[in-house]
Amino acid sequence: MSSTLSAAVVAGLKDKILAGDLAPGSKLPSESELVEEYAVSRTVVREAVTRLRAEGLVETQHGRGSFVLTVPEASSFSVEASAIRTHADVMAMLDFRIGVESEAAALAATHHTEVDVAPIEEALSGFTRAGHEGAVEADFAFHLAIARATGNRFYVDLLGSLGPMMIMLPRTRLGEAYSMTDATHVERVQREHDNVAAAVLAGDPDTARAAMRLHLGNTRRRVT
Amino acid sequence: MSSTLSAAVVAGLKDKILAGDLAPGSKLPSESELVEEYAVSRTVVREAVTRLRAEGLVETQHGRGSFVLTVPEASSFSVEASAIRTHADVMAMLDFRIGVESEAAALAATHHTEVDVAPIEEALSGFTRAGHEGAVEADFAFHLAIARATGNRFYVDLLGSLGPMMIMLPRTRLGEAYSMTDATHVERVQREHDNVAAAVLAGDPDTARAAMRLHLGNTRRRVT
DNA sequence: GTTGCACACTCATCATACAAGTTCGCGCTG
DNA sequence: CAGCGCGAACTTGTATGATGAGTGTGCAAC
Repeated sequence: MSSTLSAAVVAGLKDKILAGDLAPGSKLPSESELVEEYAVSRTVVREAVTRLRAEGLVETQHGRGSFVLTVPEASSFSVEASAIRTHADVMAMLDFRIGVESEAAALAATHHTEVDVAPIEEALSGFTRAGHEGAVEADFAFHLAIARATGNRFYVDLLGSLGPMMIMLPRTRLGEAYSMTDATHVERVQREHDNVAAAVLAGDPDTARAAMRLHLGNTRRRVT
Repeated sequence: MSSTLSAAVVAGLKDKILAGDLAPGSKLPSESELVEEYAVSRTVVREAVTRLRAEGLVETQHGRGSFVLTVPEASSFSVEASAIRTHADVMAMLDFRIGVESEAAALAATHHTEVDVAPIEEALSGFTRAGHEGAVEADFAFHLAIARATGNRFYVDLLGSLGPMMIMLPRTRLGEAYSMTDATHVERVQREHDNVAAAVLAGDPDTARAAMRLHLGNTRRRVT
């Protein structure tokens, strides 16, 4: 049992909402109905509904009732671009990506399916096609394609939420250091991407991990 | 004026909390005092306090009163606990943590300083002290201590944002499967933690990485 | 000095009542 | 018959009083 009655009612209603018994947009039972259903006083019912409202699960209209809201299942993670200020932050972010993405590459090597192949190859060719303008976006698209190939939505969500930041910041903060203007630079990045993609598509997790680590490690050195 | 009275009381109390008039740890006025102060009924006061509690601003203890909590500092990442539904999600989350945390352990091995040692050892002993109740929290505290030792705030933020979810979900969704009731289970987890901590504190990144991977891999198997 | 207990204070819950907003149908009017 | 008004019924919002249960305190007995 719960420590409080209202907590029990909250749990019960939450289950029904998350299980789909109470679809988004549908009306919750009225307070008096809930009183009967859970055999508690109206005080408890009102407290429970208040908590659901505070969590953004329902919305109450005076004189009409409470209605289930559509929970925006956008992404599990969200980043604030303003969270990155200093050069050290960018370095730390790259260290962070090394850990996350090298493992993602290894997972992608073992978990990818046929449907993942085309996006990866598309991202590769898109990088060569992209001029100086869209190079960073194309770079990121490749990394995102690898993340998708893991079949693990957390990698996709995390990288997806990192994306806008990675695209915005190198330009504004680092100036020319990270700019993709150098042709030889672009070519080297492309070769590194090729190595990662080859290992992933070959199903070789250790090589894929090493290739991604090498790629991001090189990027880190270039920015430093 | 607000549309409802309770909203006005919520706004008033929130102002005082955020302005520092009600410092973290201090006690809120009792319900009867708030009734006088805002000239509303207990019903309204209770609803207002309920909403503050749902927002994580205060905590209420039966028979003592409500107390202001330390406002959670904004982190770069945020997770919605409702984003995890199915058993497969929990599996994917563990795969995700394997990638992130094994690298964090390696980074911690090379980057940790003297100030990081005490929290790690404290978390270790805290896990043995914790009964069946706080085992999950203590487990998580250890992982967070490792993340801090990396000196990379992104690892700390990410793990910190994952924390509440990891603590909440195994209980509700997985039932007994992940519960820490088994004594031998607890002992094994503790030994794995010891291995991770030893490698980190010894400054051996490869061993630390392997130990953390082993630990989370084992956890994954236990939950499956 | 320590122990034990009564008492005051707190939140949790219940029951009841009334106020205020919404919906719906019924009857009246044209 | 069409349209309008109006009230009955239902909803949430607020008020009030009472009781139960957990916590802390001070005083009295030992």
